[in-house]
Amino acid sequence: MVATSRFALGCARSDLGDGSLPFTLATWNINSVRLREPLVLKLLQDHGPDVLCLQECKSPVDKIPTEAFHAAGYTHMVARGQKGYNGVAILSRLPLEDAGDQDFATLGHARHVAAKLENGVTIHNFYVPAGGDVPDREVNEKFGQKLDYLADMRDWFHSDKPQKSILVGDLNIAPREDDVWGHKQLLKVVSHTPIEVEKLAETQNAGGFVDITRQDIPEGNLYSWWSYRAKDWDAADKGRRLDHVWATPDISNAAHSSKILRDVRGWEKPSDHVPVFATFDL
DNA sequence: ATGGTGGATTGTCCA
Repeated sequence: MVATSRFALGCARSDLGDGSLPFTLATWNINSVRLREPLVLKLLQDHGPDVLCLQECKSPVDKIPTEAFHAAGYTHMVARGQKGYNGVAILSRLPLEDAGDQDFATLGHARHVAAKLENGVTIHNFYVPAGGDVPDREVNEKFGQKLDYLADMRDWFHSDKPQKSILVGDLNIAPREDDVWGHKQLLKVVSHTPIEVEKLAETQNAGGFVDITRQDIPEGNLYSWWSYRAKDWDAADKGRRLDHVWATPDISNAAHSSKILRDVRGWEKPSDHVPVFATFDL
């Protein structure tokens, strides 16, 4: 009944014949959802993810430009926001219910929101603190907050083991050597330091999460972010994979067709991050 | 080692 009604909505979804129904999800640090409303619309229209998780909306929830998203078929949204900084939103053309938020490290920032789809899958959308410039909590409070945030994530997923869950977002850490343009050059650069990589692994393991992007694309360099400060981001290609799609083992086998839309970095007035996609047959 | 760019806001703070 649910599948039939979804199909009748005409969202270009197709039954696989085995009772499973695919849905496509994307995560994108948009760096101001109001400034980049046209880019969000373009992504929705050109690529049609069923669910789009945004980070760094930099907008109170009531100022997110939902009208155009609704008109494009994305009639559902779960979001958290604040003025000027942070902010996370989940846009969807599938019904979803608000599943709450967490204020890890007690920062009072809008960095997490969860939503539950009708198929029982919970989606966690995260914007992990960037952590400042100096990778030493003694001299840089922001780095300590980043580590504390990850430790709280770890403890939360450890005490309340997630099931049928997808975790996406800008985790602000590139864990693998081939997730950065230069492993040795970045060992002391925030986002790729060993302590951060270790903390991220602890968080991932606490929830039992599978890295879906790397399940699908196990080999080769993968980036989802290129600094604004590079003169020619494309030619220099000094990227990092900061944006991730994870899933719990009970649904990780349903995932496929991951992709990172590098071209989006070349759109007019781009975000410094590009969307990461995955499809789940559930 | 340094500074480079971009967004929100309107002073700087953040990435």
